[in-house]
Amino acid sequence: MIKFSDLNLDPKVLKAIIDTGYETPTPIQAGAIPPALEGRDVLGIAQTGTGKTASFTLPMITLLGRGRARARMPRSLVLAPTRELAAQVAENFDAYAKYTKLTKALLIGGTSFKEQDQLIDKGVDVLIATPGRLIDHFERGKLILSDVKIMVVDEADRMLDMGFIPDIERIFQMTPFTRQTLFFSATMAPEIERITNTFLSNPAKVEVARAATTGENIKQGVVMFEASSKARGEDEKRDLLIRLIDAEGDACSNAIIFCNRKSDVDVVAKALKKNGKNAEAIHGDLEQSHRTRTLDGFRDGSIRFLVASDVAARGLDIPAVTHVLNFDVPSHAEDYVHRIGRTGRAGRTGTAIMICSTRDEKNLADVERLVQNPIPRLDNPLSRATPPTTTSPVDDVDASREDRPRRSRTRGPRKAVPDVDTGADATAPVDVAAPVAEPVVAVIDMAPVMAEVAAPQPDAIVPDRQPRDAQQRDGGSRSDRPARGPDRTAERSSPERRERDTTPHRGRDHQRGGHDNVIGMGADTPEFIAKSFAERSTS
DNA sequence: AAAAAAG
Repeated sequence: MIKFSDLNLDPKVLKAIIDTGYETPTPIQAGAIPPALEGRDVLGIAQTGTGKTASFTLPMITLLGRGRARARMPRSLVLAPTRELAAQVAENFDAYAKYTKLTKALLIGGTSFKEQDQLIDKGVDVLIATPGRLIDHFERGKLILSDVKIMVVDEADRMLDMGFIPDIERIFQMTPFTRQTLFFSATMAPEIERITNTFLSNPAKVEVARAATTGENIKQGVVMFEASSKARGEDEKRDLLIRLIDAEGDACSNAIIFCNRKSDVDVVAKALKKNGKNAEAIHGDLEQSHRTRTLDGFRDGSIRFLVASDVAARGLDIPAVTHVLNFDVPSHAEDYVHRIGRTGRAGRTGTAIMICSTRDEKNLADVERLVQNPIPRLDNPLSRATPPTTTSPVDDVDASREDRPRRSRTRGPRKAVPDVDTGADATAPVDVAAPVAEPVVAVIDMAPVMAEVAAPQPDAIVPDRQPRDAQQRDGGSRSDRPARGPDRTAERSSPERRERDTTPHRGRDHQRGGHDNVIGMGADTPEFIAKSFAERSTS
């Protein structure tokens, strides 16, 4: 078993790692750290919960160890899609760099420029930023990126979703092409592939299979919801949510409730509070200080219910929550996986319950296609307790429909789903890992959506297609030069290097299916991964 | 149709 001490990390970094209690690197760390320390570009295909952050912070600190910061010229740069994620990286950096003299600045929106400017002026080794604020600083001429040696792009697929890719390209172009790039994405969408082909040079590719795709340890269920009338719909849906939470009882010790719209986040949080529940809202329209406070409160347990937009769907290192409640079906199917991935982490059990209203049915079908499993239908506690009123002719149609099992209409030929409407235990979510007799849907090309769903052979290490020494012989590539060699700059400016940077079809092995390393976490996920960073540090 | 991020 490989240990951190085998990885050639700076002794000061090792000491900090020991303080956190870690001994063995996670698969993404074991795969990414050695090539990163060699100075190679790294393409990491992994989602959060796999130890991804440390897989770039640890080598970064080690590589930066010797130099020193110069005013306005940071030597490394980490880009994250959301402010919270950037703050989380900064927290990690502080923990692992505590025995070094390295300095950092966190450049995120929603906070004052003044403090950030002062840090930049003084000179920092590491810049951790969201794209917007970084570009803002750059345009004010306060920031020079020509000395960046290492650039990290975290959660690139999320950046893509959020329309940040042009910004990322701009930032790439603001930094020297001689930089070392560590690039992380959960999936390899074509656009991501294009970026990596353009801005990465002969990267070491490290892929980690999804920890829990929609894990067997997550019990899932969906409640079909049809309003008795348009006017009542909103209220009824919130009532339904409260009923579902109450039905879970004490087992639901903390939960994240996801809504698609920020306005719903606010309204739902208010409704839960009114119902006497300890709930707070978090979404992008709230003031940053408020967001931070709320998240901290949820982490330390002083807030029990976090009502959230997708700002909290991915990446956030939140201690395993017992429940995820989807107030809406996410409109991007892959967000479902991210959302429910906030629970049931690393072998713990979790429960994910979703409400699907009539207009969300198409989204539900998309989600089921993506996870390649039907989500068991749960009884709607409201429709059983309160027989639908039939006042107007319009409502009458809806109401009668509400009474009969919706799945016969919505799910067509898919009859193999466990029937949860009949048993006494009907409200208990059913483990979707239970064998299903009939396939849900015909095979549909899921390639662009989620590479790792189809990741081959979890838990297997697939050998490099290209022998390592062959890669290293690849003329003029960075891999054969010492990580901090004296002639590094000259070598990097070679025409060959430049050519590689711009040749579009370089690197066939970038293509999906041609992964260098595919490492599964699967059931072997170490328990500490389920813990938040703070939890780990204190244990 | 909405969320995130720069105001």
